[in-house]
Amino acid sequence: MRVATWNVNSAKQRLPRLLPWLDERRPDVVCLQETKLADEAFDQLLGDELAGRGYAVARHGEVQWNGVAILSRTGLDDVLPGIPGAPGFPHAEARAVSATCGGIRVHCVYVPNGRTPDSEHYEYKLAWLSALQELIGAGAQDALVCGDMNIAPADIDVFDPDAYAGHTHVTPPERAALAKLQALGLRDVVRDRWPSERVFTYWDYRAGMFHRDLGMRIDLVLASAPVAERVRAAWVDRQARKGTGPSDHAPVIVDLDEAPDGDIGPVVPPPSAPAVKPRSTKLPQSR
DNA sequence: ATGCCTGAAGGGTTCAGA
Repeated sequence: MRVATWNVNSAKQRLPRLLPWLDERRPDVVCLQETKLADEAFDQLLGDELAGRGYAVARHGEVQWNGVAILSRTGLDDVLPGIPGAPGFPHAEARAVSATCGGIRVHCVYVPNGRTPDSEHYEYKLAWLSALQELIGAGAQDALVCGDMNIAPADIDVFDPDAYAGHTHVTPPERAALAKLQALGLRDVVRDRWPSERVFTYWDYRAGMFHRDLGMRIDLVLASAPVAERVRAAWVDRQARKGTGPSDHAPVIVDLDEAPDGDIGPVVPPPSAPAVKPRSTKLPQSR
């Protein structure tokens, strides 16, 4: 089962990149952020193209900004748009949608930017993260939180920590909020796989930042322990950031093994087979 | 230019993004 998350920075503008990417990478579950489309417009623009590729869709959008969606061809049940009790700015924004896909509770999130640490928007970001944590904490054992967290978890996740000193995305309260979310038992599966590598998911459009690989890792896939144990590969699809008309974010792609059988008692492996499948040591290069 | 690019809405410019 292949899961991906991608901040597309306008599904409408990204259509010429999104559809070929779906055909090439063939993810089973896709979390999209910044679709920037109302639900009716999303259906009109993408409905047939996605249905033709076998995807069921849970979209939660608004006219101009934000907007999230989950695409799934492995089931899409119990769709929940938004987060109960989440604050607005001032009104509720379309920043989250969750659904159960192939037995996993999948949360697609677009965390508020925060703008500047002294702004009301920053307070909003922290309050929103608190509401997200409440939702996840009350949720399923098998869970994925995928999306644009707008937080770089550690200094290794920005090209130059000094360049971001005093800015959002790296402040201790933001990182503490992320840590509190992870304390529910969520693993950062890309960092787990690439513990000390330079891995970014976002590069500013300006000043040749992508070309110079000056970016941040702010798009995360967080997995509860039973899901994290199934991770076979976790990488950033930098190809999607190249070429004509890219988003400023690259997709994160995670491959999961099949879920172990849950209802038939202990699984006894056949004598000729290894009890545990050997872990591959080679993974697709993220760049 | 203290926002170097991109997108949205709406209108000939301004806001938002991280």
